[in-house]
Amino acid sequence: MDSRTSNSSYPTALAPSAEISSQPGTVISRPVELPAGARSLEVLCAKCKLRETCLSGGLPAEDLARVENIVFARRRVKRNEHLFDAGDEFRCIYAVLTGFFKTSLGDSEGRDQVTGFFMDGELLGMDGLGSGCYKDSAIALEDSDVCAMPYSLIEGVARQVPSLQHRLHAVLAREIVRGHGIMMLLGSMSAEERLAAFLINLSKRLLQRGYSGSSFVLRMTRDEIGSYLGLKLETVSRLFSAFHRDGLIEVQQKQVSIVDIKGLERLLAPRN
Amino acid sequence: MDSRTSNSSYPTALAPSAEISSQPGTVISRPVELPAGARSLEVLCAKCKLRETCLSGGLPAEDLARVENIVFARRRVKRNEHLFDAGDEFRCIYAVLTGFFKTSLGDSEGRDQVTGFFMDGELLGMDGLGSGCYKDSAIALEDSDVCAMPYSLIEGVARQVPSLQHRLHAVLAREIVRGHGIMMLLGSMSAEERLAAFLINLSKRLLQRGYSGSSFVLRMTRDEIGSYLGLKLETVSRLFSAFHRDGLIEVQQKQVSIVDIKGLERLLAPRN
DNA sequence: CGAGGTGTTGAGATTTGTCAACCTACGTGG
DNA sequence: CCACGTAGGTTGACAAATCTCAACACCTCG
Repeated sequence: MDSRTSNSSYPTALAPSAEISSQPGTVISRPVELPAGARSLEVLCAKCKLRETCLSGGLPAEDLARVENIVFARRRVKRNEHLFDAGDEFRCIYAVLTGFFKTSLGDSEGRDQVTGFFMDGELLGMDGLGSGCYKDSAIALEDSDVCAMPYSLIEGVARQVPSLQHRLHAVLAREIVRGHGIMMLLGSMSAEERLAAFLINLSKRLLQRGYSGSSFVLRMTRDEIGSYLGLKLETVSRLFSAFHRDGLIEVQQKQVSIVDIKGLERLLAPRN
Repeated sequence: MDSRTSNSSYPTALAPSAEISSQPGTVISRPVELPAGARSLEVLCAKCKLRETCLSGGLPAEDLARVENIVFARRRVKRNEHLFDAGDEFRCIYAVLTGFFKTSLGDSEGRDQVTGFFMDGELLGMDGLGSGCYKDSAIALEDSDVCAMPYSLIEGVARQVPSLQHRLHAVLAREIVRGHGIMMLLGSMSAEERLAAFLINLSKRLLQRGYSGSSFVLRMTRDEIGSYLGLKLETVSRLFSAFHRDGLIEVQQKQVSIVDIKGLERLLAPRN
């Protein structure tokens, strides 16, 4: 069973998406084909609780109907399945409906870097824009559902709906800024500061989504956290233990409770 | 005198821009005001040698004229001047015509991180899109000229010229991908590998622009390189010396010659 | 119930940072 | 045009942070 459901701090807020057909046969693990004109009638951005972070966020009601035409289909992605891989042809931007993803980047020398973790409402695949193929891989860390938004449709609607055009630019810029934040994290912060920042960020994003920000289950391994933070898994593990010892958090494997968020925040401000 | 001109490897290829008025009085160091309709008649993307990396890159000839309307004005930025600062109202995306910039990001705790170096043809300010203000600061590392492209105009033209819309998305995505590359650099590479990657990258970009890729003058200090690479300036300095000792490069202060590019590339591939 | 993936912890090695001294180059102003 | 001041660069000795290797514990899933 999905470990999320064993954590009482997660509400079942996303029930609507439970109607998605989940028979194995309908699971499409490579980019969907796009029979022009077809689309899932179940998708209604106007009723989606995740709209604020998603592409439709902040759009005036009168434009929403147009934008809903973009959402071609939902797609179920099982744990460890790849939503897309680096090098796959770029067709869609995806919005996470439920679940949790990592994106990672490999280089020719065998290095592997986790470039982000994505939860409900967040967008995946924007790096594929313009070049024809995705530059990193998106992998589900738990069974997940996504909305697939074909770029060909986004382009067309964006030309006709300025609010969407503007919004698209905003989410692209947000991704650029996110990158800059990680550069600061990796370039200017100690291991301790990085992990504190990571936990605080995770906590905030969970809270925004109506989950508990103080008690949650990590969806990723120590190794994945380490890759993301530029640390070895042992260092991450030791820091979890140290934070626990110092009364900042409770940890037991993937279950984390933040006991003293102020204390974590103080770790980020050693200067002054 | 500008140190670039003392380096014979730099051609004077960008002569046309030398006509820009450079009396102190015309130097505008804050974002230009935008008297609607006005624009510099000297700007002709069609004739610009930097078009390939710039916003107008790859556009069909018939669309270029429309796009040229976007370029509102050139602006001269003196060494150490700020093209924009984090928090300034976002109005324009800038293309570097001549010169060299760094972008850097400060946080509330006084950390400071260089997020990029930008040379001719490269674009600055895209992180300001959507949020109304720039998120980082752009500082000229030598006297520079930029093209200012007001976002309000870009938006309008992009709606009417699909090729520009597509191109805009592509350059935004390119910036996202650049960020991912730096994450890999900072998260997965040793100090030695980072500096080697930095030099190789610089060399490639200079070569693309018709400069020498093997002999060049660094525009930034060791401290700025260090910030960008997540290293201390002493470490950067030691590595330069070590590369010199190993016969990979010649260094004397800011003057660098790459002697053995293959050797540098080998440093990036220690695995195998 | 066993296997394999994941997490923890220790000891010691290595890399990188810190502090300090000194050197070099460049721009400014006399 | 030179002298000086200052920012930037180099190098050494040492300290500290992080990694490596290794052993073992835990947990989940089949």
